[in-house]
Amino acid sequence: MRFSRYFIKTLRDAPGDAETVSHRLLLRAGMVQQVAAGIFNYMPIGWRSISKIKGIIREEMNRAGAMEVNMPVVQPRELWEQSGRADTFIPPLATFVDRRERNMVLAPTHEETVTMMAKGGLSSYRDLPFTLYQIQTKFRDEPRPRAGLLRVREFEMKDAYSFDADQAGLDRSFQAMVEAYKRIFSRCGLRVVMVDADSGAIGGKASNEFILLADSGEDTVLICDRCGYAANVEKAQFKKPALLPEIPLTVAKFATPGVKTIEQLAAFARVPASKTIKAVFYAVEGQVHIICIRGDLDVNEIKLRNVLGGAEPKLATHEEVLKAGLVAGSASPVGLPGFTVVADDSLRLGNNFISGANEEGQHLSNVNFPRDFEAEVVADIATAKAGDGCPNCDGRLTAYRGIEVGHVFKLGSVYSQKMGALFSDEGGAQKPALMGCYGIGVGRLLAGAIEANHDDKGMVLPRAIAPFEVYLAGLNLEDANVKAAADKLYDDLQVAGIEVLYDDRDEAPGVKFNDADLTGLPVRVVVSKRALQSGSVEIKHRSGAGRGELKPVGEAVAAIKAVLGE
RNA sequence: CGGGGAGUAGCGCAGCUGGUAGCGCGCAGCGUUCGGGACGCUGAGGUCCCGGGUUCGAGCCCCGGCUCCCCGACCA
Repeated sequence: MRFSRYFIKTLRDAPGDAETVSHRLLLRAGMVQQVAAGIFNYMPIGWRSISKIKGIIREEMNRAGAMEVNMPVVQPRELWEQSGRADTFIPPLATFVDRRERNMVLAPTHEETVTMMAKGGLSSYRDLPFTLYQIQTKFRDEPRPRAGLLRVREFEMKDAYSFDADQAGLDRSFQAMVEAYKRIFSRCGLRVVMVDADSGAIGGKASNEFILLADSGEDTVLICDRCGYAANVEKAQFKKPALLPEIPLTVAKFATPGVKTIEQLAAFARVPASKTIKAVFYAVEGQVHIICIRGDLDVNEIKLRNVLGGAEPKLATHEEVLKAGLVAGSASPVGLPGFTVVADDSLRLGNNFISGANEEGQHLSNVNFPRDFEAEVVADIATAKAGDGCPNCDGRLTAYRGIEVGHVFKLGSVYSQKMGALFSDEGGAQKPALMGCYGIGVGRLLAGAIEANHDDKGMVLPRAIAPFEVYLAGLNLEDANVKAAADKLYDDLQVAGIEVLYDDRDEAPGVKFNDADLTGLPVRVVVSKRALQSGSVEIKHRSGAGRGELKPVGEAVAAIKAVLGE
């Protein structure tokens, strides 16, 4: 492709409202254009990258035996009433009324239609297993789209759905998708880790996220570099250090003037934070609950939600705390009936704790659980952090930031049951198919790749997802010799099957170098009067510093292939 | 939904105490340049987010609304 004929306009300055690196670079390189919050146009150079990613996904899905289908973006709301998600989906479904006054929805995902599709082709266990997938537009009216393509409302997603006769089959289908995902991300040249994840409101047993490690990511994952344990912080477990056992002593009240926080309390009492009990107040369905955890740990709201059976806990407001009669800074469940108490299991790993006395400026020493108070639930509700012990080995956990680019989980029979995707088993009994679902956000993957691969000049794209492989810059094209050499190299590269963007514009060299850096194509080739004097062209990998290597014109194609990594 | 910020040329921005809108980049033409966004001359380009109000006069003041961004909430 000749730059002069390509529909592309690069920007020296990014629009002021783009702050995230990938957003700025996508705009500056002319890859996307914002239409509305979280809704984008994709221009030719951006769409090429998207298409490459989709191509890789498609190949690996097919390799894994999945079959491509297509399902509608616009769907009748009735279908969502059947699945029970019409009013529960978060964010709420985007809806409209068609001219026949039918309530329609814009699909945020496709479990309903794929289950319907499966139902049509499923009657016997002999029909199973099968996996269907599509690469399709979704619309989710996110409360807060942001950061360019990282969090959008309209987006392309690859979604796959497996159908099996039994749990062992589901496990196999799931594993096949996991392997496909690993290949996809690896082929895209990205460092993606699979982590244990919270399955969210949908429930289900196994759920894994694929996280692209990047400092700008909005997710935190914890990884043990010894055994490979990896989990989203929402889900991560860890070894809670046990304290030396002590003989339980008698509870005693003591004055702690002005002490409000665990840090102040530990300093005042001259004990480590782990010898204290932290009480946190959450409003759950309007009721204030007291959540107790050892002072050195923090509450994980996702774990808390799960032990509460899915009810959403919200940190109690100041007013709610006052109304409940709790003394913030000196609270504890000791001697305080009438509250639902949830305790972290860390309270069992020690004795003679210090806790609040429920009086301003007073605390209790030698509090022992469960001797001195009761809890409705005792469970792991603590947040893991860097440096904590790995739950599976003697290693330590390291924290990384990352971007969720894929999510797989085992749905089981939730949808097949409700929507009647049933089959007859060997004994003639009707059973719901067991489903798994597997998603990859295509645009987010591109944005994530840029977040993870850029420098201060622009993108540094992995070859597999770069829009072109070579940026060929002709520097003095008004010179007939240079033009002839550049044109010939352009032709030769195309004949060799290399995707090349040929910068044949009448622009100053600096402009071309900057656009080469900005667009992040893997290899930059410069044809210039200067290099041609020695019969050479310059070849440089985008990730390399300074000038590239001079290679004889006759060896250019081979040398370019070598730098490309062929 | 709560908090904060912003809408003026394609992009980045300035515009005082209200007097009829400007700079840089980009764009078009001509010329000089030609290995890191080079230079000169000429030129085109505006619903100052929208609606209402105050005023002789509003980009600027007042009222109402819309859109976008950031933080949080939220996030299958």
